[in-house]
Amino acid sequence: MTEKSNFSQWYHEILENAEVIDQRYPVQGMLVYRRWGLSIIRAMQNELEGMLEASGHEPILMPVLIPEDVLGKETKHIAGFEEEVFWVTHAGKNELERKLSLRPTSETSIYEMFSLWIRAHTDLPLKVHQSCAVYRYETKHTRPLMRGREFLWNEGHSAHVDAVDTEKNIADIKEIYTRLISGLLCLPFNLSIRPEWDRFPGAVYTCAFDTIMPDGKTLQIATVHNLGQTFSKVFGIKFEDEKGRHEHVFQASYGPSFGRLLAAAISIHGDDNGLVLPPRIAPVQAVIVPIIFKESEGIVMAFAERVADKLRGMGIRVYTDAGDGRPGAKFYRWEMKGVPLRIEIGPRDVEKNAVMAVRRDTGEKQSLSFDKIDDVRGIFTEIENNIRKSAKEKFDAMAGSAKGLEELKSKAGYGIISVGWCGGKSCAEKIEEFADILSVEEKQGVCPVCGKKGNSVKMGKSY
RNA sequence: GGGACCGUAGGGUAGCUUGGCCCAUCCUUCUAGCUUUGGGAGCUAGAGACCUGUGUUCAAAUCACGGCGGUCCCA
Repeated sequence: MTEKSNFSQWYHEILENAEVIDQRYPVQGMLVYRRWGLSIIRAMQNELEGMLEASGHEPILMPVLIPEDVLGKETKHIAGFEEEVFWVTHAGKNELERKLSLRPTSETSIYEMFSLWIRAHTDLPLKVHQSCAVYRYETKHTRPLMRGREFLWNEGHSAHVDAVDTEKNIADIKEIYTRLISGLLCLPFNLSIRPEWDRFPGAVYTCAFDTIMPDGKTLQIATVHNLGQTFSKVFGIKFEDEKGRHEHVFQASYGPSFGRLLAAAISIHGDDNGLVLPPRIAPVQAVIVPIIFKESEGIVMAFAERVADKLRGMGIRVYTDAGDGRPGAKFYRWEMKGVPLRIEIGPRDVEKNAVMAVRRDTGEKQSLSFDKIDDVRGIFTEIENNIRKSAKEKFDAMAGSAKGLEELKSKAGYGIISVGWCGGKSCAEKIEEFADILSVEEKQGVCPVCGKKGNSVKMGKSY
C-alpha cells in the first residue's frame, strides 16, 4: 500500500482496504460505514454516552425534519446555516405547505421542546444528548469522514438557571471530551476559544478542540458553545424561580463529530502498514493466527481454542483466523486493519505451552506462557500509553511561532503556529490569507502586518 | 469562491493525441480443484469493465456538449 508520506492517497486507500467505509455511494459527500469503521464509532459512542449519562444527561432522539419556521426562529442562527440546508419540499407530486429541513444541527428543534418541558427551577438543569446524523450541504471540497454532507455526531444540549451553572456544565463537558479524545482515542488536541467571527451562529462564545493531521492541517473534532439566553428568549424557554419570578434559561450546546474523531485516530496513529488502533476502540483486540501443519493441525487448533476462550473470559474481543492462506498473508491483513495484538500459535508454542504475542504499535514479539495470558491486559495498557505518547510528540513537533509576514507565510499551514495580532480587522484579514485564526490568546505579541503591539493568535490551516 | 485534472472488471491500470487493428492490455481480486502453511506461495481451469444522456460519423472507450461522480491545487 501507499506510504503514509503521501497522506492523501494513503488515507483514501486505508479507508477502503481496512473496510472502514465505502466511499462509492453515489451521492456526493455521503458514504457507507462498514463493519470496521462502524464498530470503532460505536465504541466511542458507547463510551461518550456513558460519561454523559453519568453526568446527568438524558438520552433523546429528535426527528430528522425541522419545519422552516422553527429552524428560522433565531435569525443569526439561520443566517449561519441557510446556504447549507437541505429542504424537503414535496410529498409525492404535491408541494408541501410548510417546507421541512433536514436538521443541520438540532438546537431549534430541541429548544422548541425545552419550552414545553421547562416550567420551574426544579426542572433545571436540564441536560439531554443524542447521537444522530446531521445534514449540511457543504460547498467546499468534501472529504470522507472529515467533511461530508451527512455526518454522525453526538450533540448535547443544556438549560440552566444562570450563567454560573452553565459554565459549570461547560467545564464538565470539556472534561468528558478530554477523556474521550485523549483518554479513549489517544489523540492530542488544542482546546481554545474561537475568535468572534468564527462563533457558532447564535452563541456567546465557542470553544473548539483541534488536532493536527499528518499533513500539518488542523481538524476541528469537537465544539462547545455557550449560548447565553439567545435561544431561550426566542423560543420562550422560561422558568419560575423560588421567588415566583419568570426568567429565561441559560444554555449551552456541544458536540464531537464521530467521523472526524475516526478520521483523526486513523490518520494520526496509522503507519505505512495500515491502521494502528488504540486497544479500547479496536473491533478485534487480539487476533489468533494458528500456524498449521498437517500432522499437528489438531493439537494446534485445540490449543488455539483454549487460548481464545481464556481471552474471551477476560472480556477481550478476540478472533481466530483459521481460514485458508498462509500465515504471512494473514499477518499483513491484520496489521493493515490495526489489530493491537497478534497471537501466533504453532507446534513449537504448543510444546512450550505458550503463545507468541506481537504488538502492532512496535512490532515487538514476546513469548507468553499460557498461565501468563492475563498479562495481555497490561500489554494493552502499554500499547495505549505508547500510542498516546508518540501522537503527542508528533503534535508538539508541529507547534511553532512566527514573527514577520515572511516567516508566517513560510510556516503557515503546517501545524499550529503562534503569531502576534494587533486586534484590527484588516490585519486579521491579511493574516488569514495564510491560515485560519483558531484562537486569540492572552499572550502578548507584535502584529506582523502593522507592527503594533497586541495579543497573539494561534493559527492553523483547517480542513 | 477560483483553477486544473480524472471516470475502462471488486481495486489499480494500458489503450484516447491521430475514431476502425478492441467481443479491450497487464497486475491484483474472486470462484473451483490440487498443493502448501513460523512474513504477501505455486499449478490448472474459470469469472469479471469502457459512469450516464444527447450529438457528430459508414464506424465512438477514443471526438463535442450536458448531467452525475471523484481527485488535487490556490483563496
